[in-house]
Amino acid sequence: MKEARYRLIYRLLKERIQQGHYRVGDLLPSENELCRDFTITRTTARRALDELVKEGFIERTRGRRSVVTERRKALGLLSIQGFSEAAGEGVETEMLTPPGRVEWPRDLTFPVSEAELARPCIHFRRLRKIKGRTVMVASEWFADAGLDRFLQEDFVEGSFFRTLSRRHLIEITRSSQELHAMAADGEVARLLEVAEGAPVLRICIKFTTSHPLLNIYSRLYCNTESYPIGNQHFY
Amino acid sequence: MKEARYRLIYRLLKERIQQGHYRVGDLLPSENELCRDFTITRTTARRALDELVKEGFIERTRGRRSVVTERRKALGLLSIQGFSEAAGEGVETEMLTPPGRVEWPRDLTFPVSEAELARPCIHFRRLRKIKGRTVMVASEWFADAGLDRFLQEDFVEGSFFRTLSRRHLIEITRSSQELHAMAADGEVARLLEVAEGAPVLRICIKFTTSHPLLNIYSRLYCNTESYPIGNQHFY
DNA sequence: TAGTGGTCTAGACCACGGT
DNA sequence: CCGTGGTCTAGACCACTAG
Repeated sequence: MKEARYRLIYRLLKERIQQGHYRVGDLLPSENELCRDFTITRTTARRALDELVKEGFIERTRGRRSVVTERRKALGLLSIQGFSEAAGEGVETEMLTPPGRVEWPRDLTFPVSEAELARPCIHFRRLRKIKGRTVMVASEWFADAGLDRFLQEDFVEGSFFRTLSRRHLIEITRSSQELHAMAADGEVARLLEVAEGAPVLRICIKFTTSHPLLNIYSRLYCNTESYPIGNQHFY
Repeated sequence: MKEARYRLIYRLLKERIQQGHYRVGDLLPSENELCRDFTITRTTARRALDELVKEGFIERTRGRRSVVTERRKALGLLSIQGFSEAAGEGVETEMLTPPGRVEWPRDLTFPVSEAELARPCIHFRRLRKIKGRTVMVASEWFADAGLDRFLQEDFVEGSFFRTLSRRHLIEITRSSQELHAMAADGEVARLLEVAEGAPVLRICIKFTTSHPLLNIYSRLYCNTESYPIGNQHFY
């Protein structure tokens, strides 16, 4: 089946945003400009833009052109309250174990496919801190799907997901989460600087992406004492 | 500003679904029938139906009419893994404190508006059990916005949200959550049948609804030992 | 006031589902 | 095969934003 016209325009604009031709706050071409440039009608142009709205890439208001927005908001992911908000101010991320190859772990909460297991496993681990206090230990595992230069270069703006989006045009398409309140064991207690047995929140996530071989398995341990985990949904 | 035509058709169809004229699995009128019935063009009919899709009321496939679906899937709420799935099998809800008026509690995690505080507060508390094991204590508070017969009648199919939807045409429009891993204190430990100090998950939620005066403040305490809390997102 | 996005009409062709 | 939903064209009027 042929790709729909609006789908093509949508993809094109999306890629330009992902690659940074349009940055957050920039204005997209107007509907009428898109009509001229691509020889389509406004209905089709609007359909493409509506798709971008639905996916959280842009926002639109009457009388003004479409504005590129920070996509995170649209993801509805759990995040540390006051983490991305207080960005820069006393917030830091420390790479504890840099990206490298490891054996696939036994239990990632979610089943790992044969195709993934057939490839090497890449792993890294980071600490998230607020005002010097460690509030999260984040571990990631995923199949080495041949991402170019992934192990050599730094993350785009320090963000793993932004790196996937900007550099590899890979987007998150789905996620499953599982939450456990549990007693901190030795290593987690040490890293989070809490007593052994203190209650911590474990979040296991499987991110499915637009790349068929790339699923990201995350395991987060959070000290929710001072900074709870939160999120918002819009229906 | 006048209500858009498609908005009106959308509301009408939505209400018919909410009121049970169309039930889960039923087929909606075709686009062409809607065009005739409401003297609109297909574009407008489609817009209304697309809105229903976006909100999770219906699903559409080429060649077939729109089908009414179970809306829960679209909500992306946290839920006990295997709770709604295993519905009926060893799953029960026990009303611990039936709906009644109480003083507004001091701290509901989210701020309560003056307009809400000016009205009486309704509260109820339930236990959720799986195979006889209590896995959640759920408390709800909300302003008495004059919901007709609310305090007199049972919940529709045992569900609070379904009662709001079917009987009062009130839908959830937004939710904010906050998660804490914490040590179970006296009463929570007793109700969840765990040792004092055992790690439990506390989830505080504010549900905003389509009724301007009705926000629902929930506080859930979960024993995640055997049944983790989980959810899924689609982007 | 000019340009923009939001809504709507009246057509058309196509791909898919069930009969 | 017919009816369905998915896509698209070529117009139109309106409400809003910004210069």
